[in-house]
Amino acid sequence: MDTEYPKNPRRSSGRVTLADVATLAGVSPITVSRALKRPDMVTDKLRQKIDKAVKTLGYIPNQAARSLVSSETKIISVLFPSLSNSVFSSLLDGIYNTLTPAGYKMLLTNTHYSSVQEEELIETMLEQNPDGMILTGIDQSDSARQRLMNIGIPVVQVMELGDNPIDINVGISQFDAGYAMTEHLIQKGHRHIGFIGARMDNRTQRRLQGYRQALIDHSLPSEDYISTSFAHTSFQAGAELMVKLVSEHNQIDALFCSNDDLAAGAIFECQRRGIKVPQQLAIAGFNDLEIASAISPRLTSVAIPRFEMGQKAAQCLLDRLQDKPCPTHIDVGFKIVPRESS
Amino acid sequence: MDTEYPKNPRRSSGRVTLADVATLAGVSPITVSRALKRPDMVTDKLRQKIDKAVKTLGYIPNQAARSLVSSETKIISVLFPSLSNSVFSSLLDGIYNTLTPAGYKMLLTNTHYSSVQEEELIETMLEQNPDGMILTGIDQSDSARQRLMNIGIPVVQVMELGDNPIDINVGISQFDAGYAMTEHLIQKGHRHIGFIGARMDNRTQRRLQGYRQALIDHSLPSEDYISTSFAHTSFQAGAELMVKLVSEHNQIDALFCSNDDLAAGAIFECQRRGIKVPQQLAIAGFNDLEIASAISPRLTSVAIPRFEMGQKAAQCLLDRLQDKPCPTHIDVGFKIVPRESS
DNA sequence: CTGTTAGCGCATTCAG
DNA sequence: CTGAATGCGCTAACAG
Repeated sequence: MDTEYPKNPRRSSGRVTLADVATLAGVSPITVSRALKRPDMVTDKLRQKIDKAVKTLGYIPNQAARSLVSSETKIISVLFPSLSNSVFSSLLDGIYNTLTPAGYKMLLTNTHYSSVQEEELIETMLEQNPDGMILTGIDQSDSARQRLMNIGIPVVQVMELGDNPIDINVGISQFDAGYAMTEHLIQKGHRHIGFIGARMDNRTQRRLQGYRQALIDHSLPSEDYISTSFAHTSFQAGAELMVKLVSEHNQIDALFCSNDDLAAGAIFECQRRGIKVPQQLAIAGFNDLEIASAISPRLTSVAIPRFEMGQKAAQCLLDRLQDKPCPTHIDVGFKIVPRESS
Repeated sequence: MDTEYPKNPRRSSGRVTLADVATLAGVSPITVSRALKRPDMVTDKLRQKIDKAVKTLGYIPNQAARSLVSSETKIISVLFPSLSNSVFSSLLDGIYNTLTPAGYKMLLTNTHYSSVQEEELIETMLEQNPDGMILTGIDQSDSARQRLMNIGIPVVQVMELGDNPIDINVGISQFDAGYAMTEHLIQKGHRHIGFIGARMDNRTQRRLQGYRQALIDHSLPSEDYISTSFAHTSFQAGAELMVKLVSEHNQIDALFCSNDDLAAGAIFECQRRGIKVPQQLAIAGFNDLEIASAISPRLTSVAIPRFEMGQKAAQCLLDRLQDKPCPTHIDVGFKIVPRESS
């Protein structure tokens, strides 16, 4: 009785395969494949037998094998600088809700605002053979840009518009938005307008540049009232930066905060210190998060259609994947929302 | 001149493969494979040639092919009920930051608080052959539970502890936490304690049950001062529910909100209406988000180690994948954080 | 409508 | 230390 049956030549994963289903249903594997993918290509009778076999065995298709054949993965990889910033939550929601009905899955990664980490993550992601990629901002490293352009999958850069997109670009001009909010404060009659910012990533920097330019264009002092920190954004940071700036320059009558968290933190601190907003100090934020319309006093902010931006980014990717026409440059716009705080 | 060379028999993806690298480097594919995975198994000289060829060609390993062979994907799928709720952002951060250094990627999905959607998503995710799975809460459908137990991959249920876990369970008792906060308010001398809740998902329901039980145990009215809504949680909802409840029962002297967003919304509205917190109305939240310690007055809340919970969930998964010992039941605990609002 | 053949890209045998 | 053969699970192409 020699071992004619191989010892264990099969490195099988132990999972139920198409072949197992085929055996049980008494058909060939390809028929099972067809019954699952294009049911109308198979007789009712066979299809029922197959469906039954699938259920009995608890068969689950193996996407890796499919991808290997089709070189399609139905995976989109999404690279965000932070997973806990609510600005990105809405974006993510828009992306997810668009991708999922189309049968795509989302591989999400966190670059921690580092273009070095981003570059590494792009490499790792490419090993997954994603059908497309969504990146945040326009400041990827040169080699990452190059890499992506060579690969040939659709890529969306989202949040901010630039002159030299990798492929598709969906966002707004952060500079213009910073400029517009500053002008709003000027029009409200303020002449000593401060700026506080945390994290100071590239987008925040460009908001700051917009602020500076607006002040210059209106012949107002543009460098005196700026207080920034590389610490991460928080209510706490908003409170601290506000206190610092106002105590150093008590003539400041308005404060442009680089986002709503800082602004809300500043307002909370003003309440504690009895500083009247906006009578003694006008305060404006950025992003128009839900808190802006809820806080008391309600916060003037820059509204950006974050959810829609996510949807559009994802939709462009999908269009491109189906060879549908799709613009490569979408300005989703922003809006100054004046409220009680300014 | 007959077409001896096949028309296009090769369905190649066009991507650079291991074989291409091998040809250029003048070695066999397996040597390239080894040079990449276990560099020490290959001569320096060959390795250098190979590395060079990899760079020249821009070779990217194909994870689908690897997975097919190894039946390992290095993918963990994570199912959350919401992507925009900041409670889950911290969880996600903890999970991501633990998985990534270990070489795992994260496939993230949104169940929208629906166990039907969750069940479908679990099926879809299983097609990806994830090495492990992280689910939110303990209320999966029976068939989903069954499915997961049969598959045999490690599964973590996170956020809340239950009696009958699928596999690993990391969280707290929502009931106990609701009970504890209610007792805190009682100890502060309040006798007419209201409860407002939105979304009313299972975890919120169990907090409410804790609230009820605490009132019963202290012989206080437990059904009169409850106002809930199935709308999603928001500052706005907090304001509305508070107004409704207080106007219907003006004897209410304390309000337990099912989360911090509702509580903050209630506080903002109190500020608008000149209701003094906590003198006229004490307010407590749940989750201890950053806003709790920032808002004025600072908000009493229930602190849960969300980030650590994510880390632990992910770590258990990793341990299990490496056959390391790992507890299957981890109570991460909660803490009442008394602040100015109560 | 169904089956046969072959190959996607890689890594695990087992030899040399 | 390196290579040849083989198969992971599935589906496109081409019969029948």
